[in-house]
Amino acid sequence: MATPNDKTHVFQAPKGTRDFYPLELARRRWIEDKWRQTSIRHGFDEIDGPTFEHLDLYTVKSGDGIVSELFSFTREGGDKRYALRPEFTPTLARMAAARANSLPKPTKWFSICPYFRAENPQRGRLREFLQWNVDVIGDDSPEADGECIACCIGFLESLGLTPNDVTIKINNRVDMETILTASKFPEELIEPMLVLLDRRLKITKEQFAEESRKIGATDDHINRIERIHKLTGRSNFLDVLRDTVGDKYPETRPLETTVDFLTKNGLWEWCETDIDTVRGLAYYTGTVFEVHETTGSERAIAGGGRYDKLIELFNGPPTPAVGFAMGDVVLSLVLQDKGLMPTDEQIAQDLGLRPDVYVIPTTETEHLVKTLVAQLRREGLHARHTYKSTRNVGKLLKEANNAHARFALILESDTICTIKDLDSGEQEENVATDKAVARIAPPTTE
RNA sequence: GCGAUUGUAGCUCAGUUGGUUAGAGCACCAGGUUGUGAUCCUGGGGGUCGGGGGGUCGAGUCCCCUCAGUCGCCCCA
Repeated sequence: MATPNDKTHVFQAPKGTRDFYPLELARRRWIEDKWRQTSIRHGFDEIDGPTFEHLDLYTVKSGDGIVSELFSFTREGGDKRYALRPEFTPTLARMAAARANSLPKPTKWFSICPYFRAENPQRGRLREFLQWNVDVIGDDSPEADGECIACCIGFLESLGLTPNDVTIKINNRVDMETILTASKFPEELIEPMLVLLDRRLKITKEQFAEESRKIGATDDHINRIERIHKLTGRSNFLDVLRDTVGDKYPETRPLETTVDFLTKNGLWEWCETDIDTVRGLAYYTGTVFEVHETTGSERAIAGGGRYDKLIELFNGPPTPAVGFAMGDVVLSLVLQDKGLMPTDEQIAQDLGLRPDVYVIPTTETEHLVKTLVAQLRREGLHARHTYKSTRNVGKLLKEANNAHARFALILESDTICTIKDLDSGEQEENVATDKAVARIAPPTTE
């Protein structure tokens, strides 16, 4: 059974996966921490679901075509088909549907978990990645849309990104439908046209016209689309909307209300309306938005929108919902591009990973080290000591420094030590070792 | 699913038209000097050259297959 090639599977990580050594894992934890802190600050509660689901959960929404994009499997000897989760929304919809009657309105949930997709890896895309999901369930107001976007902006800002670095491109499918209807598009043409609009900038004008004809659009329709695009290039999308639609602009003014919410909260400088942001997914029903790096050199950092019919699809009561997802892969690339990934020392500081004290022995005191470290640990301190055999103080201080320790404790004798603050370089000699804990300030995790 | 390109130590890389026992820097371990994050000196471990096959007197080097990385196409929840 074993072929020679099986050997390579043993020694290499599967395609599109990552090994996280301590430094890489610290960077990942740092991002997760920022996601979590931001979500909590914005009033969201953390949830999680199973890492794998019944395969049907994904085909219900996306059709059988999705299966080739999934890692799906059956238990040996079993019939049921499962799939590693490729996204969170179906799980969220299932969970929301199951408790629909007891959930407060709105319900605000976030999650941070790994996802799996059987695609070929390339820049910004892996087969296993982390995603942050943020959703507001049971609130159909455009303010809820704005609240999601605000949370997203709050995160970007906490990383040191500015509106010069990233842009939130916002659109609304209801408004788009209004425009298309006013442009004399028949109802059955609207949905395919929206999907096509999402690809408009990625294909040539001729291809766009050809694809449009394929779905049944006339030259008149295509010309109208072109005219709308020319207008949006020069002026505010909302003005164009009013000009194009006139009196037929709906009372609810969905896009305008979301824009107002963000403007009132001082967040509009991060955003722009964008007629080409439609998102390929059919299930979006209202607001849609994407976060892009401003030069467009990377894939979308995040994307989301309103999906008011989805929870019904999972046998819940009619429940409006809006949310977005952000992956760690593109985000990390953008942070690196911008030089905003903090140093390892800063990360250790932010995550509370810095040792409080690094114990350095001399030849005479080395037999005391492990006992002292054990005592310090019992006191609640993060204490480390060298495992090297050298007693060269310079080398050991360097080791303490590489570990990002806050203090070095040089054990001079049975009872006396020197305590050196490795951040300031100041040191205090002739300290009674049993008083050392008091000299070392409690850990500052903030 | 398709295409381009790459693969030599943990990392970054050298390795001549195919020719002894495959190298360097950094990192790691150890020893020494100066008791303070430094500098310097010495030594060491670590490679089946991604894997398999072919051909050759002889392959890290040439040929085929395969795995993986990178980039792109398709797709992108």
